[in-house]
Amino acid sequence: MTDELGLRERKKLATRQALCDAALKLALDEGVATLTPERIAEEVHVSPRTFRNYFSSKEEAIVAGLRDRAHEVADNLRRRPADESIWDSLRAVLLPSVETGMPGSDLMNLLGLIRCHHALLAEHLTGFEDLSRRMAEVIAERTGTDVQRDVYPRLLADASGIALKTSLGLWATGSTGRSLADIFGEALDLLSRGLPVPAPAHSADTGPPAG
Amino acid sequence: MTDELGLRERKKLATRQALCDAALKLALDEGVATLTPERIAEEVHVSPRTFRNYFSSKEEAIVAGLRDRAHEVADNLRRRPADESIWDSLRAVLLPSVETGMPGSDLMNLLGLIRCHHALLAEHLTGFEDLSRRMAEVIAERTGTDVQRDVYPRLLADASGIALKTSLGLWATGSTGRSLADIFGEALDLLSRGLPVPAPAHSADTGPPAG
DNA sequence: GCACGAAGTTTCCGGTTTGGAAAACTTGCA
DNA sequence: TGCAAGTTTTCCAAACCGGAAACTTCGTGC
Repeated sequence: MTDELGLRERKKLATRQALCDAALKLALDEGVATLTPERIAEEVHVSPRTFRNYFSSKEEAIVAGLRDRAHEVADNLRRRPADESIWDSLRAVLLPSVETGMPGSDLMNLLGLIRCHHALLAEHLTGFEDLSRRMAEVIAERTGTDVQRDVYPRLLADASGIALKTSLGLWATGSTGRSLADIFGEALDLLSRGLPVPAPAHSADTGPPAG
Repeated sequence: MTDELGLRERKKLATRQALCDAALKLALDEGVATLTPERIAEEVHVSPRTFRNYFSSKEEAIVAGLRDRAHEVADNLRRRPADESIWDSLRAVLLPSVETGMPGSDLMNLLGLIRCHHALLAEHLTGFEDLSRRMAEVIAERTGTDVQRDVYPRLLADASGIALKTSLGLWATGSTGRSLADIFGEALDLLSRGLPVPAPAHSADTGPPAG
């Protein structure tokens, strides 16, 4: 697939990738506040103006790696077998989208940064919005519903988006000790069962039954 | 309650309110692109620097009205009767939060603006994030779960947030002809039933049953 | 291979935005 | 009234932004 691209396209893609890799690396290493577009450009040996040709802010560059996967996720969903349950398809497609492409520790640190920086959070959330929009179209195709008129495809797309977002948020706090896959599995399961109120003894150690 | 605030606090609140009212009004009347912080400040008869003491961008000011309700919504949820089903509480609390405080036509126009402007969308989405965070705490209290360890309260908070967001999005396109309350009711209903795949004939006029 | 058009990068630069610092002003209280 | 605390304003320097033109690199037809 990439072999069909000319040298020019490949270089452009490589520059973009190098910029967002550098942005992420520098943000993790040196913090977001002190990071400047100039610093990122310098790291990649391009001019600051070139950075601004690709990204309109450092925040956009930092989360671009996560964000760009919205395309692939929707495409992958479209390629799932038509007779598979939609929940199984979502499960199969969403989790790999974040588990690949970045070391888990980097992902956790990035989520920590996102939580603390308004501009990063805003950029991150528009990424989820983008993801939802694309998924809604595929879900509508798969289920014979209409994105323009029916609640269902938008709602399921958003629901699976929050399953991922919520799981990432809980996992990144590190207070559960559970794997991302485990948490995400539970989230999808809860959603597909209508979010039943958990039994009081659900959490094992939050307190013994009162005398 | 507000009587307990001193004149100083009341004036500050009034200035903030005047700024975000003006920002919204000007954005709706004259568009977002040409709107400047200077213009907003001028409308309220304060200096541009004062505007920037309250809001860090025009976008923040424009959606501040919607955003500020996150506090009240969480408070209102906390005040619902303890024996009410959580879904009923959510239904009772979320819808009024958007239906009051702004003419419906203004709300629809604002949502139209938000859809078209990346920065506005980003700001709007952080508002929902804020709402979810507050609601998760109350939900955890109500259901005896733990925000730090359990998936449930975060997921239900996010789920009711997207019920609202999705409903607003679908309603604002105007392509359904349905009321916001109607759409929102269906969204909550779908979520509480586990998002069952709708029957093929769900939409009345998307096509006759194939022969 | 070479030359030319297309596309990407860089330099230059002026307009805009941003937020710190301190002065000026307002409020709350004795 | 006089003072302390808080808010608004003026001033301003640094950072950011993106248009325009020069320059470099790539793709293609000869």
